[in-house]
Amino acid sequence: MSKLIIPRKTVYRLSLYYRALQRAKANGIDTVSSAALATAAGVKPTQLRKDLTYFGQFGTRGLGYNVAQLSARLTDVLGTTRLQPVILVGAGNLGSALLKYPGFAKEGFEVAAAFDLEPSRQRAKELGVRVLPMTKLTEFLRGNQVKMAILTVPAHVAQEVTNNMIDAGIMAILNFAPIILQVPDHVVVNNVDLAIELENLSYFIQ
Amino acid sequence: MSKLIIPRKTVYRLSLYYRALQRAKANGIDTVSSAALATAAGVKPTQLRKDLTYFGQFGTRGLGYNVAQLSARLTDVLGTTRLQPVILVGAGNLGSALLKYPGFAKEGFEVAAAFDLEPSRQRAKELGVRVLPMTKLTEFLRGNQVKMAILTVPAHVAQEVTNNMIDAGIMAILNFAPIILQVPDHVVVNNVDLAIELENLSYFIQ
DNA sequence: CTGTGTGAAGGCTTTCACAGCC
DNA sequence: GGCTGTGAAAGCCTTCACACAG
Repeated sequence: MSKLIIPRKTVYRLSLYYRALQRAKANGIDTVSSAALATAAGVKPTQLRKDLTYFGQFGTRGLGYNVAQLSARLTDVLGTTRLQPVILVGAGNLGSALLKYPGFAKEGFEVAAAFDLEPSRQRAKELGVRVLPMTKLTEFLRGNQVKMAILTVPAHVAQEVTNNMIDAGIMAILNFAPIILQVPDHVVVNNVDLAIELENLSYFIQ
Repeated sequence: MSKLIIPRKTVYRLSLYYRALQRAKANGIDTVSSAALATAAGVKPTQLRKDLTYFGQFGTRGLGYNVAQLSARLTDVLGTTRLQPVILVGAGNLGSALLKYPGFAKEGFEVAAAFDLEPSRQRAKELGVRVLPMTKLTEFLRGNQVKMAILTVPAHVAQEVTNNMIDAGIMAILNFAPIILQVPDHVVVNNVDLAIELENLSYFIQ
């Protein structure tokens, strides 16, 4: 694997390109130009080309990119070649909705288990995932090789739950709690903050 | 209102600062240093100070910032002084969860109505919002002054629904569909793509 | 002639270093 | 002494311009 440093923003866009390629594939297209792919991903053609050069050359001049080949290389770079197990912590409204959301499985993520303060059999059946009590979190993480967590607990317990998860070996957190988590350097956090996104939009329509 | 151009990223961070200030206020703190506020918002102190200089001076040297005063100025800049009505389109799993999510109302956004292909009375009661059929979308937008929309429909209809909303006057869209929407310049889109966030995390733990 | 690959230029953001004020 | 405000420097990312391959 190439040890080249790929800029954060480029990595993010690689996922967009991958998505667009999947759609192209579904439509029976097997060659795309940087212009077409860039439009589908919402970026400029030069940027797409520059992004791709970070890890090699794939295009055929005068023609474009081979869809299958480029997607394969992208999954490889992104580390999504294999199924990645994930846990979800906090099965409230948002957490439950995410468990039912088909997008995760579709993109290669399997929710190994969900955790909640008050797990119920019925809930578990409804959601199609085992829902364990919060007290089993550490034990579960130690017993299974899960590195990623989706955090959908209330803000006031988010940091505490995070500390526990990190102690038990979690490396990456997708955080929906509206708070900035303090974590050590080896742990990655991506924040999704719905209220902030709305607030941000409201600024631009003033 | 100052017509200064504030960088996109700064605007985004202003929301983070605002959040942190609210927490400080709740804890009875009325003066914070840039260092403390920056930590709470997950940024560096110099960046916070630089961000604030885009629209004035607020701090007292040797002391810090007045919490109440700074929050007031931030709501003003962000345009969240008044309640901002929003519609939600697509009341599936994710859409329903968002309607029940207390974070929106808390931050000053009111969901004026939700739209779905198959609205039901019971659903509406459950969600505490009126759920109208998709066919009423245009009519509703024309009759009410709503500029912002949360889009939680399946990807394959997202662009079409978007076109309709824009025709009817929508100016800003918070898009959860995993697709890049093509919109005219005067319309702002913020994308929230859960699968991509996970994919992104998985890259960093390779 | 079409469309990729890429050094160089340009633009935007962050960080530094320190002057200024309480 | 402590902490803000800010020009200047550094770093990062995007865009341009054009060489080059099919």
